Amino acid sequence: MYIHYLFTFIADTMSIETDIKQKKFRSPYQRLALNLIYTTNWLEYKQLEFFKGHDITPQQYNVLRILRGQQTVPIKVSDITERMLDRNSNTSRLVDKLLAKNLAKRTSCPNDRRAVDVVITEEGLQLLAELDPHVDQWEDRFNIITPEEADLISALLDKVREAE
Amino acid sequence: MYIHYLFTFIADTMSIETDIKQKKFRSPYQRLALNLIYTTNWLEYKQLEFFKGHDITPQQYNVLRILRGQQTVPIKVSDITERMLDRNSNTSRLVDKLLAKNLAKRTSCPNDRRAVDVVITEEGLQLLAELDPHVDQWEDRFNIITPEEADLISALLDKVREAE
DNA sequence: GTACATTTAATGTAGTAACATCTATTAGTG
DNA sequence: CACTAATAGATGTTACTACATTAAATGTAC
Repeated sequence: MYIHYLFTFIADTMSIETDIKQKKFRSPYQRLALNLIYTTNWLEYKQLEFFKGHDITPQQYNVLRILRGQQTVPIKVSDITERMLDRNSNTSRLVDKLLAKNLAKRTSCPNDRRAVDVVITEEGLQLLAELDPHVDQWEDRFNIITPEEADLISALLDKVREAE
Repeated sequence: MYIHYLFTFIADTMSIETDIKQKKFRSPYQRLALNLIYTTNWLEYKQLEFFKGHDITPQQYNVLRILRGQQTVPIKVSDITERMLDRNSNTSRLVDKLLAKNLAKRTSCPNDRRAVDVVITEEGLQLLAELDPHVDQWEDRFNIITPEEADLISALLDKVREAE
């Protein structure tokens, strides 16, 4: 629970208005909705280009990160889905892709024979280690704004999702 | 060019941390990057569900809105692409879909015979008019935050994209 | 004006997403 | 326990995305 006092300089060039050539928005909320979609598409496109050079897709990377977060503890396919940024992906087939590249391995779960346990391999860990510095740099592209501003946006986005 | 003083209450439940079950982030920028992608996926999923009931996709709707914005002035396919939220879509085939539904019409451009002019039809305008109140309501789901907060996020997102 | 490069939109293709269905296993109920 | 419902994950199908290629028209350099 925090209180934020912000003093922020905002440039009025290259705004969402000029980017999508829409002069006027019905409300700040409309502008925000379109800006969120536009900015995230922009972000995901850059992400796609970045990962393409490493023979991996953003979703596959997302799964690998989840697996690494588990350390050596196996995780069920359905639990991977729950933690993904894009939960509409078919996790089953995503794991297939990682298996084919020897980045993950799959064992049947002893407690529940319907479930399948997934663990990251040494090779998967190596790939992530290799990517880490570049991903950090990629994420820190946002440092044009202050850490406090970044946290404020995060908190407001949380609030928006929570409202449902 | 504006100065913002903000006083904001932030709830600490149902944050991105609990949503994707990641306890800790490397930096506020990492949290923001993941939160943007997660929130926009959430938003787009809801959008998809909404439009599904009206036999139209979010991208098709986006094109229709651009066409309406032109009033009766025709617009080239390439100019539609420039104004789209997701510029990776194949605008040519999107316009095909609108044509098939009689929501838009296509005429060859007199100045440049390579180009194709697109205009919205009466039927397209009617569909948009029908959707307008629902879309407004959909966008205003964000009114859990203040208009000033919405504008602040928009401005910060603009700043982030501008930095490149 | 001819030759070559560029632009505009359409189309071909591979991979993926969205959604439904299927099989195997477990949970719940009488 | 038998029976039905629910769950986990795999798989089939359709549509769409991302990307490359093509075809036609225009621009540009000589």
